[in-house]
Amino acid sequence: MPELPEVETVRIGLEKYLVGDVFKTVQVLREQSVGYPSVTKFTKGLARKEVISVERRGKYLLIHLDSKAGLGVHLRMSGRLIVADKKHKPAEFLRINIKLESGRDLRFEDMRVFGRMWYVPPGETFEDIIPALTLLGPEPLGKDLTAKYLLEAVKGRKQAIKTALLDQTLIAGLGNIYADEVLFQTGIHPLSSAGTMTKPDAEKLVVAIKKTLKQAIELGGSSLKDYTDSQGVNGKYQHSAWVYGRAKQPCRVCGEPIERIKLVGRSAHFCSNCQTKMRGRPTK
DNA sequence: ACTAGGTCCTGGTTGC
DNA sequence: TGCAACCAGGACCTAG
Repeated sequence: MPELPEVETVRIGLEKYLVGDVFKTVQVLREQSVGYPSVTKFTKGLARKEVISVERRGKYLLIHLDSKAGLGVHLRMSGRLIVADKKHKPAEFLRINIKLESGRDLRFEDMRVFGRMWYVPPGETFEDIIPALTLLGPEPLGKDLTAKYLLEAVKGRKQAIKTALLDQTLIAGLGNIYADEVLFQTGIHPLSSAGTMTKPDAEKLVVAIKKTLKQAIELGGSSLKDYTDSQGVNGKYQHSAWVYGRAKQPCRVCGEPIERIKLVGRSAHFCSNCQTKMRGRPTK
């Protein structure tokens, strides 16, 4: 799914193309795509609301509406949020469609139906409706993510560093692609026990995280399969990935083949020649 | 208190 | 070619 850079790219697009428009009518084609409340209340609540601003927290989009209402969105694995006008290709896997007063549509397309939209009624906060927001770790591009914080946060953790980086309560917004990319850039093996991190490791990781996410945002994110921005355009980061999706291909630094393993149910890509740091006590 | 694993879904790709 | 197994950007829930 969209990770932080992809969600941020969508946010930028919505800021540009959606703010100021008004939700006219809402059509729910898949009930499961509505996270809160009932389909009827969702539909009625959103109708005639104007879009005021679009915020991002981790991988969540927080769309602020008039009357202090809101629309929360998580794209999960295959979700897309597209402001579509007549020249756009037909919707694929359309789950929720919101007709806009401008005549365009705000489409929530989501093949795998893992994504969710939550209506936040006036008087309630996004945190009230989406409790997971309150548990999120610091924004990686903000000043709260420091080496000191990271070192403290992984202290005593025996899990693999890759697993820790995917934990949204540790850092909000990293996913499978960028966790692999960041570990490669710091020379850290993904199976290294998180708690063995040293201060220099933490400093390098923080630098790599911020640098990689910024670069990915500039490239419009990564499109592996489903992801597009709010205009339906693919991202470009995947072409410059160091390790993600490059199993068996030569490492861009040393030429050795990139390895791919399973780690807590996810794929992990790395170069065992370049990524040797912090291996002290790799888990499993 | 942590952590690994199953689960939610669908469709594209791979391999026999 | 046909079909089954495997794979996919995430995160919640449960059980150990």
